[in-house]
Amino acid sequence: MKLTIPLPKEYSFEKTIERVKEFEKATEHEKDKKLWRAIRLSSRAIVVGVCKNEAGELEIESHDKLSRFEQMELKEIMTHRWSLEVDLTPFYKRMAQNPILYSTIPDRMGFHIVRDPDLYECLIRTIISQQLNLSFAGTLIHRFIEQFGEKISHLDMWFSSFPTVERVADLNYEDLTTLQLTQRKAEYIIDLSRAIVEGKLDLSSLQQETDEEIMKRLISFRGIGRWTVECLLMFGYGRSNVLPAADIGLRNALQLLYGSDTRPSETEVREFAKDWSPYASYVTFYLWDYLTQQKKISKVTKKGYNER
DNA sequence: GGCCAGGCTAGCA
DNA sequence: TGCTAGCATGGC
Repeated sequence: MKLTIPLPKEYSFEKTIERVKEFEKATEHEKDKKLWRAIRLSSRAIVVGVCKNEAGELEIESHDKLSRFEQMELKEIMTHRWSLEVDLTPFYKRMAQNPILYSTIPDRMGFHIVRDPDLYECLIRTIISQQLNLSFAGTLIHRFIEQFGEKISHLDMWFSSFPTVERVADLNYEDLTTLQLTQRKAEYIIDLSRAIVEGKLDLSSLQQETDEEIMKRLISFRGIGRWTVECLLMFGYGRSNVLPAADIGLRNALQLLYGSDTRPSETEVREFAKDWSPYASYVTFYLWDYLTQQKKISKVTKKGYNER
């Protein structure tokens, strides 16, 4: 069955899915001009495909019939995932005042942040990604989902939903270290899942808190540092003014963009970012994307040079 | 072969 | 309170 949601103005679906196709190869599969993945509703996991239809709306197709309640829930999850409530116009106006930053915008007009469908998934993905290059992190996430997720068949393909917190809470550390997660990350992931199951940690109850309060509450758990909360704020809670000032990718991007000899420190990043508020999440996201694109270009250039 | 990844913790001064 | 070695492995 199909649902549709209108896209906001300044929304480029094409540019927005590019990044998903690149970084979420493990969970997203393209078929019949739609991007498919498993999504967990409160009642069950389903397989969902999305595309932009001829009317310019987001079209969502589910592998199975959905109840009225499930339809509402799915629309809410998709609105959040694809940042459909975000109007980028004021962000672009602000960026126009900074020519260097603005140089990254024209190639990314309408490019929106793609968030995780749920907070637990976001937390675990972020912990797995700590201190790893994104490509290896993607491999580990893929193994984790394949191993412990629920399998659903659709369009002659198998999809795995993100593992439930109950399932993960029941695992042994060894179940994760065999996937090549480190002993410590295995402990973080399983201990946090147990804390959630036992009611010691309730991610959704923090929804109405301020960024600072969420930071204070979550950072007290083992395995969750500043960076992890910042990612959770951006990709889980959907906060628009997050600055992961110590993030290596953001610092590399600023170094490259400003043509600096050295990588800016966390303090210097805060100096760069003093006029980014209240759009720091978007500036960060655009700079991350700028960095990946530039890396790709330099790789192609090097390859061409070597082949000559 | 060595250094670096969209970090975090424990242990030490 | 602030600093840093160690974690672990793929990619370049």
